[in-house]
Amino acid sequence: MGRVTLKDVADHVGVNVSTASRALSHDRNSLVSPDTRRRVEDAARELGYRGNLQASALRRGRTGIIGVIVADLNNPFIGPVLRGVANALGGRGLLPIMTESRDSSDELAQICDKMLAQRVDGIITTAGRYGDRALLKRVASEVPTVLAVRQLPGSGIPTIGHDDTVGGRLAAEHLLSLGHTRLAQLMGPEDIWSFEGRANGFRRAVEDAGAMCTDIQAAVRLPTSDAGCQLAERLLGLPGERPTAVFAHNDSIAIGAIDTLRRAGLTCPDDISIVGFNDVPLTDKILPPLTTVRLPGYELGRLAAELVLTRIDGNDGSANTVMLTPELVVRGSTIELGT
Amino acid sequence: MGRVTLKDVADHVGVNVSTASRALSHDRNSLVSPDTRRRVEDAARELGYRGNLQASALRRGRTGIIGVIVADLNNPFIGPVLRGVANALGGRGLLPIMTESRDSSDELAQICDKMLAQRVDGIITTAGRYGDRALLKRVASEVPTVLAVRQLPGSGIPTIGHDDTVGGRLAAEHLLSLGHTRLAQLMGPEDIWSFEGRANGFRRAVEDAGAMCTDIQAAVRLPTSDAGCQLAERLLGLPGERPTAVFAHNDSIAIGAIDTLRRAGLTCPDDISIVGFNDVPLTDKILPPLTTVRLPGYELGRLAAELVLTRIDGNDGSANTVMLTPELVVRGSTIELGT
DNA sequence: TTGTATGCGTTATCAT
DNA sequence: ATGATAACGCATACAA
Repeated sequence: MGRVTLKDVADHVGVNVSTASRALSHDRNSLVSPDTRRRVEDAARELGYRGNLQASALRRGRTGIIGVIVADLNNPFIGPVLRGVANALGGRGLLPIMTESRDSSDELAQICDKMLAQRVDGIITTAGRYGDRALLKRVASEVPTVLAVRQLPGSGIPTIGHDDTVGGRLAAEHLLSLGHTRLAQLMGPEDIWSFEGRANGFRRAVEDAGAMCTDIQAAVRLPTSDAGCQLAERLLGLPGERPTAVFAHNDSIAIGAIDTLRRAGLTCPDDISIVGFNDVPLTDKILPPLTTVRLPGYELGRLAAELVLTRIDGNDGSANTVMLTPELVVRGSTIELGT
Repeated sequence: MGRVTLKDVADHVGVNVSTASRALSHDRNSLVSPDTRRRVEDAARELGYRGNLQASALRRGRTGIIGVIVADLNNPFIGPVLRGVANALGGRGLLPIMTESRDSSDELAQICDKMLAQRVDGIITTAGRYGDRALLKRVASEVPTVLAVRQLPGSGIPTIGHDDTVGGRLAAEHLLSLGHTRLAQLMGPEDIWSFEGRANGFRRAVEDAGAMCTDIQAAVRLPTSDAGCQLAERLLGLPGERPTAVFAHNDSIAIGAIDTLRRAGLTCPDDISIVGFNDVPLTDKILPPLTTVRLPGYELGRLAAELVLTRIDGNDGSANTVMLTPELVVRGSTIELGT
C-alpha cells in the first residue's frame, strides 16, 4: 500500500511532520540539519514513503501537470512533437498528461473540462479547428495555454507554429521548376489553418507563375490516407487534361493517393509527380520515396513546452508566437516533366 | 480563474457546502430537494464552478486517473491500442494519462514513480522488458496494474496479450506453403517477450517442416525501421545461399528491410518474400503491400482497460490473463518460390 | 432534507 | 533548527 504518510515518516524518526516535509523538499532541505535530514531520508526510504502529489497540489495551488492534447494519435507526425514536449517538461520535473481528441470538437471540450478539473498548470494543444476557437479562448483565459503545430488566427492564444504558406509555396516552386504547368492540390480539411495556409501558399505561387491550379476537396473530416484515396479518385474523375503534378496536404494523403493512382494504372512519379507535407517517419523508405516539406516536429514540441512554462511563470510579456520555417526535401516522387 | 470553490457556490445559494456538495454529486443528488438542487446547479453554472479533482481525490482516496505507459509513440501500432484504452475508460468517467518510456528502463522507473506519487488508481503498461520485471512487480503490488500487448512471463501480472508463438507460426506456415525452404527472421530485441515468442513460433514451425531457419539479430535496442535496415545489411552479408523468404518481427522492420534490399538491387517479392507483423496503418498502401500478421490493437487496449477496472473494483478472482489470436493477412510482399 | 464538524496529506506561517 | 498550527477544497458520519 502507498498508505505511508509524511506523519508516519516523521513519527518513525521522532520529529515533527513539518521538519520531515522540509527535509524531503528539494528547495527547503537546507533549512534542516544535515543529520535529521539524513535520518528522515533513510526513514522515508525504509518505509517506502511516496509523497502524495494530490495533497501537495491542494496545498501549494499547483499540480505540476501539463495537459497535452493531440488531434490524432495515428498521425505519425505527432510522435516527435510529443517527445519534444516530454523532454522539455521532464527536465523541469513536470508531468505531461496526453489525450487525444480525434479531432472532434465534442471530445476536445470534454477533455478540456477534465483537465481544468484536474487543475493542470498549463495546456498544450495541437487540436484546434476554427469551430473550437471560442472554447479554446475560454480555456486560455482560465489556464496558460499554447497552441502547437496548428494555429488559430484571431484567437490571440500564444502559438508555436510553422509557416504553412511558405510550405505550400515551396511545394509549388519545386513542381514548377520541374516544368509542370497543370497542377492540383489534394486538400486537407478547410476548417484547419494548416491546410488553408498550405492551400493559399501553393495556389498563389502556381498562379503567379501563370500555371494552372486545381483544388480538390475531400468529403472526409480527417487528413488521413483514406482521404488521400478519395481525393485521388476525384482527381481521376476530373474533366479535361489530367494534372501532371500534385501537392498533397500531408504525407498520409500522399501515400493514399499514390496507392489509388497506382491501382488505376498510373505510376508515380512517371505519370504524375507528388509532393507531400510533414516528412513523417518511413516516407523515405517507401516506394517511391516521398518528396515532401519537412517540419521540425521535435522542435515544435520543445518550444511549445517552454512557452507554456514561461507563461506559467507569469512571463506574459515575452514573445508569444513563434513561427518555424519548413524545408523542402526532394526524393523520388517528383520528376521533371517529360522524362 | 478556476478559483470558484464549492463554498462560493453554497454561499451564493445560501446553503451549506455539504448540501452543495451533495447537489452536484452524481450519486447522492437524490438526497437533496429538487428545488435546492436546481438552485445549486444554476449557481455553479453561473459562477463557472469547476470541481477540484485534487481535493476530491484527497478526500475520497481515489483519483479517477489511470496511468497508461507506452513503450514507443512512434510505433504506429500503438494508436489503436490507446484508442481502445481511452474509449473504455472515458465511458466510465476515468481519465487516462499517457506517457512514453521510449522503451528505456530508467524512464520507465521514473514514470512509475511519478504515477504512484500521483496516486493513479491503476496502471496499464505496454512497456515491459525482461529487466523491468522486478520494477513492475513492485508497482503491481502497490496499485492495480495490467500489462497490455507485451507479456512478462513469470511476473504474475494480469495481462492482455496475444499469442506471439502462433503469430510466428502463421508467418512460417505461409512462407513454407509458398515453397520456400531457406528462411530467415529479422529479430526484434531479445529481452522482450513478444519477439521471443514470435521467434520461437517461427523457428519451430520452419524446422518442423525440415526447412532452414536463420536468425538475424540487430545491435539496436528498438524494433524500428532503422533496425530493419541494419538487419537487411546483415542478411546480405550472410555466407552461403541467400534466404528466399524472411519474417520481420514487425512492420517497421519489414519496411526498413525492403528499402535496404531494394537499394542493394533486390526486389520484394520477386527476389525475396517478406512477412511483417502487426498490420499497422499504411502497410496496405505501400509498394509492395505488406503481407503481415494482424493484431487486434483496439481490442487489446479495450480489454486492458476493462481488466484494470475490474482489478480496481477488487475483483481479484476474475480471469487475469487474456490471449488474443493473431491473423495472417496476405498481400503482395510474399510470392510463390520460383515465380 | 439540511447543517455541523472532521479529516484526507501537505506546506506555509509563525513561534520557539 | 525545529515544532505547533492552520489552511488548501472537498466528502462524509453524524446530528438536527
